[in-house]
Amino acid sequence: MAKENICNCVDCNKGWAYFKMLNDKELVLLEKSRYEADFRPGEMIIKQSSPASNAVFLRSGMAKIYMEGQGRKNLIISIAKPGMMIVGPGIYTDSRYSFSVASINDSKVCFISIEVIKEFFKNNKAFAEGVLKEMSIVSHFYLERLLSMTQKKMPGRVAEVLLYLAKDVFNADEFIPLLTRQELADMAGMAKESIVRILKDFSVEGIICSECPDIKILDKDKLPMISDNG
Amino acid sequence: MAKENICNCVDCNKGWAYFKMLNDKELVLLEKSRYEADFRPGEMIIKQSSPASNAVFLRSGMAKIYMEGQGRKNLIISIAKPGMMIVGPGIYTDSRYSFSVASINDSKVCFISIEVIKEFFKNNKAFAEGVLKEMSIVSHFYLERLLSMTQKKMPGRVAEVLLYLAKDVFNADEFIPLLTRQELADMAGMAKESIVRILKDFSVEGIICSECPDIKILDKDKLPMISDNG
DNA sequence: TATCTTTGTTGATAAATATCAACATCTAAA
DNA sequence: TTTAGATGTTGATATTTATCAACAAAGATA
Repeated sequence: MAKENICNCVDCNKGWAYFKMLNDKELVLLEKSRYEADFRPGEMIIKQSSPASNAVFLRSGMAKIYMEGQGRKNLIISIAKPGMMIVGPGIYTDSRYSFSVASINDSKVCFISIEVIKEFFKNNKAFAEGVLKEMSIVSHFYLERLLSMTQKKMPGRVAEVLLYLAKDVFNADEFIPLLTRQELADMAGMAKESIVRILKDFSVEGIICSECPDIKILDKDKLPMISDNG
Repeated sequence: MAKENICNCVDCNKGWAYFKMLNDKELVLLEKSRYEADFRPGEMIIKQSSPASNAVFLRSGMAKIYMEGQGRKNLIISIAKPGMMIVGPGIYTDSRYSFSVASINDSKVCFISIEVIKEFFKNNKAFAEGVLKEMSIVSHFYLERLLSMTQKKMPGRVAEVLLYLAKDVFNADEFIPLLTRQELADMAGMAKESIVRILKDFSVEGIICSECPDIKILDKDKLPMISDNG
C-alpha cells in the first residue's frame, strides 16, 4: 500500500467517463486533492461500515465489491475493473460505506475526497447528470440481481455469473481464473461445494470447459437459456 | 382511473420533500405539466418494461412496487405510501420501468413527465442534490435487501418484513392486513404456504398475534433478534 | 523445514424450502 | 345465480441446498 505520484489527472486518459466533463479549474482541484495508493492481491481498499470519506477510482487491476454478512459469509456484488469509479450510496445517506472493496490482483487506485465530488456535483451540470446516470445504472443492476437471487435456482445463478464475467468483466468467452471457487460461490450466493458441482455439471454437458485452468464458454446459446429459465 | 384536477402543486402540502426546493416558476411548470389519476385496489399504475415516461407521485393510498419474474412469481421491493415519489432507475438507463407499481387500496397519484424532472435536475442545484440523496437511500435499501435475501433463512426474512412494515410503512406495532399472505410471501421471497407456517410459529411463540385480522407485534425484542440472526 | 490455512473436490447426510393435494371461504366475473 | 378463480390453511412429499467429513494439493507463515 505504498504511496506514489506518477499520474496526472489533467492528461490521465484512464479517467472516469464523467471526469471528462470537468473544466480545467476543476481538474486542477481534482489533481490537488487526490491520493494515490497501490494494493496487493487480497488487500482491502474499502472497509464496510467505516466512514465514507472518499470515492475510489480504480486505475489498474481488478477489485471485488462485496458485502460482509453474518458469520463471515460474503456476497460479492460486482467486479470493478480499470476506469471504474467506486462511490457507495453511503455518501448521501449514513456516511458509511455500504460495502467492502478488496483488490483481487495488484492494483493502483486514486482516493478522491467526497467533498470534492460533492463540489463538482453542485457546480457542474454535466457532471451531476453523469453521476445520476451512473447511479441509475448501478441501481438497475442491483434490482436485477435482487430478482435473480431470489427467484433463480443455483444453475441459473451460476450461468448468470458466468455471463456477467464474460460480458461485463472480461469481454471474452474464455477467461483466466481470477476468482476462486469460494469467490464464485459468493457471487452466486451459494456454498463453494455447490458451485464446484454445478461447474462440473456444466462441464459434463459441454457448456463450459473448466478442465483447463481457465473457464471457457463452449455453448453460447445454452448458458443464457439456463440463466433465463432459473 | 378517472382523471380529475382538484389539487394544486403550489400549495399542495403533500408534496415530495424535494419539491419544496422548487421556485415559483418551477412550481407553475410542475402544475401545468402534471396529470392526476385515481386508481382502485389492484389496478396497475406502472407496468414493468413499458417506456419510462413519467415519475409517479403518490398523493394518497398505498402502492406495492414489485418486479415480475419468471412464471408469474413476483418480488415486492417496497411499499409506497402517501408523499412518496416513484422514479425508477430506467429513466437514465434504458428508458423502461424496472418494476411494476400497483395500487393496494384506493389511491390518487400525479404523473409528472420525466422531461420536467430532468429540467428541474439540470437547473436547480438543491433539487438535484435531493434527487441524488433519494437515489442513494433507495440504492442502500436495495443493497441491504440483497444481502438479507441471499443470506437469511425464512424466519429471518419474515421478521425483517414485519419490522419493515411496522417501522417504515405503518409507524405502529399493530397494523391492518393490507397485504395478503401471497403478497407477504412475495416480499420475503418465499412460497405463500411457507409464510403461513412461519407466521403461525411466531404466533405460537408469542412474538406476534395474528389471530385477530390485524398483525400485532407482541415481542419487540425478539423480532430484531430473529431478523439479525437470519 | 515444518506447520498451518486455504483451496478444490467428492460423497454422505441433514436441513431448508417448495410443491402438491385437499378443503373452506371468499370474491369477481359470466 | 353459477362458475371460476383467489385466498388461507394443513399435512405429506419431493426437491433444493447446505453442512459435514475426508483428503490432496498449494500457498503462506513461522
